[in-house]
Amino acid sequence: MSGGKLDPIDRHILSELQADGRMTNVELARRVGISAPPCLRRVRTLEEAGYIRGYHAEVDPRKLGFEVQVFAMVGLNSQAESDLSAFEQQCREWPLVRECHMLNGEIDFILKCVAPDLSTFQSFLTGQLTAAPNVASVKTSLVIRDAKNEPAVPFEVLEERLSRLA
Amino acid sequence: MSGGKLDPIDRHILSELQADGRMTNVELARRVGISAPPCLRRVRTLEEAGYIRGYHAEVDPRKLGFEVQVFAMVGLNSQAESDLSAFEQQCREWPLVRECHMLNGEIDFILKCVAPDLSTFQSFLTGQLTAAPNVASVKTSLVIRDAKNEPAVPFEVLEERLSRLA
DNA sequence: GCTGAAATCGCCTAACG
DNA sequence: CGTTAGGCGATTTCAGC
Repeated sequence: MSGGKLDPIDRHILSELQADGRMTNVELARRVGISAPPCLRRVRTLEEAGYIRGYHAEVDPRKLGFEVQVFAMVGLNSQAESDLSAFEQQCREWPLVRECHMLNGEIDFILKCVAPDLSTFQSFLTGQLTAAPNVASVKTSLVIRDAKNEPAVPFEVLEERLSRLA
Repeated sequence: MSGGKLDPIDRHILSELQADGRMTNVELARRVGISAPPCLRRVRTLEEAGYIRGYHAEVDPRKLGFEVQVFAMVGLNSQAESDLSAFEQQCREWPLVRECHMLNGEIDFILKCVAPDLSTFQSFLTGQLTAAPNVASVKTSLVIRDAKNEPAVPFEVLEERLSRLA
């Protein structure tokens, strides 16, 4: 692996695969302007270097009966590293918790949760989350609707920034 | 399209493709226990029915220079539908805003943002977000670390729930 | 070193039972 | 849903820049 630097073709590949992860290699090669074999080699290199963490189908949670989405702001009693880690580990084991981010400021963690319905979430909230060791406070907010939901990396920003340095 | 109900094989397909969106159809067919052609037909049906919204490579933002991740809690002055829509539209146009969710309670929106560095985010915050029409208050929290980041649907919960109803 | 061309292998994807 | 079968893509090999 070279010094970890990407050329414009590599960034183009990442951008295309982020938008359509099932694109065939020949189509990808055509779009980025090289032939298939070197394109495939670049993709493998990007995967091995960790630029690409994986490929996933985007599944609609509502269609599968997960009607409820909730953000939970969690404060802990102790912020000792071992206590933070313990809480994080607990979150990884809770299937209703899909994201757990440690924050600065007064809130210690923000959790994105899903559930089939409100009562399922409520019973998780009172029986598991609030009752967990070291949890001092939990504030929850129901998601009314998603105006934007694109976790993807904004390559437009990256390219603009690079062109400014050139 | 039939009544929109999924059988266990369909759910298995969704679960596998969510975990590995680039799996070949023959491998997928092998895993769910049917032959390739009907498997492909099911996948196409699931795509057309909206169960699968798309396929995406998961790209590491940090490796691409997006070192900063921030949650912003936004309150608006007016909650009239036209004003909510206008703000949502603005968020869709801001590339640094990757998610925008409308919430109940005192906070109106939560935004997940990324940026190459703090100063880029600060200038977005003061120059764009806080300055946008109808924005009354913005509270931000930096993400220190991600303990869990799996937007995926928890099929384990779904299966357990279905088996309980059976 | 890299890319591209050719060839092989395996998969995709119709058509049919 | 499975089987068959033809065409296309994936992937290795090898030559050229």
